[in-house]
Amino acid sequence: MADLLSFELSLVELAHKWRRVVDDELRPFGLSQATWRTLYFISRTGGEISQKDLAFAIGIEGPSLVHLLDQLENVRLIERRVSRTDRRAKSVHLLDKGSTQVEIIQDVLSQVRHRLLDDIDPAQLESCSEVFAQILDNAENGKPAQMVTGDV
Amino acid sequence: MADLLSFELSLVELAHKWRRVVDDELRPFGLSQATWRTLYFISRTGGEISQKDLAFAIGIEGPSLVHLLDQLENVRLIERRVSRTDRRAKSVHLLDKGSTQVEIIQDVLSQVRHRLLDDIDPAQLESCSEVFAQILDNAENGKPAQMVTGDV
DNA sequence: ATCTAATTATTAGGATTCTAATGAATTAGG
DNA sequence: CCTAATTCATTAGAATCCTAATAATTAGAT
Repeated sequence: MADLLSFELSLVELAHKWRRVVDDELRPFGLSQATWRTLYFISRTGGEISQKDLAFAIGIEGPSLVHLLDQLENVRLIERRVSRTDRRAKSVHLLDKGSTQVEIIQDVLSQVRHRLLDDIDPAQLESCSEVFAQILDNAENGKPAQMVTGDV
Repeated sequence: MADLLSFELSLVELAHKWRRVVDDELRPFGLSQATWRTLYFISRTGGEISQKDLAFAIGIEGPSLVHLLDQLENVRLIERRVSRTDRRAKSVHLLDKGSTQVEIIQDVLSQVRHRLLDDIDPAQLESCSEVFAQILDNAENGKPAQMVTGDV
């Protein structure tokens, strides 16, 4: 009955819940999950980033980003510019209206963070962040699953 | 430059990465993200659960579950049965082929867990789980965003 | 008993993301 | 140079998940 969820299930559940809380607060501003996340990451880059790098930062694939940028560009929140050094690449830039939205997003993210973390022991939080970094390192640099021996 | 991600971004990034690692290992078995997750949660319930409760356990909405169960039922991994006590409700049951798949899923989940957590200090992990529970509690039972005063 | 509320599963339609394939531009090797 | 391989963005199509609306059933209140 009192069956504890394993570590990764708690992790996924909490991440899901957190995103949901932020979504609910940003929806009244006309921002969907995908758009606020995209705008936020554009703002963190300081104005000169390729779509490829932006997609990686957000944690989505390149093609997934294309449609999101289309939407944001259509309502003049951002702008794509062809890179001066590489005509294949385009850089993504916030426009004025986009910067205003980013302020709202930062505000809500900060409010939610305080609401959810205020009564948590800072030392424990710090420890969590360490653990996250270690696990992520294991996931990215660990031995890749298991190799079947005997194959070329 | 050395710009630390805030807590929630690390959390979301790690959860995303973890799911991705498991997905990659289960894809060769013909299991997609949605189906392995659904099968796994069905197996955890011990055989008598309504779709409503199952959706809640998985962390998705009721309608999202309908199509997943359709797929799993079509290939005879699970079965829906009308509840004997409530003809509105249906209970979800694993079939033999489904149980075999669940063993594979449990195996992979366990392998990945060991690979990602083996070198993490158990005390720190324990502390993480505590923090997760506290934050989740704040998210669910905390004051709901902020109320604008003056409205009825 | 019957009428209204609430609950369960479903359908419909849209949003978000993925993989695979394509087109344009760049880089590398002979 | 010139061809081959690579890289960046895009298109196409499918998978996953959402909200809103609907149909059937149950529960509660006269």
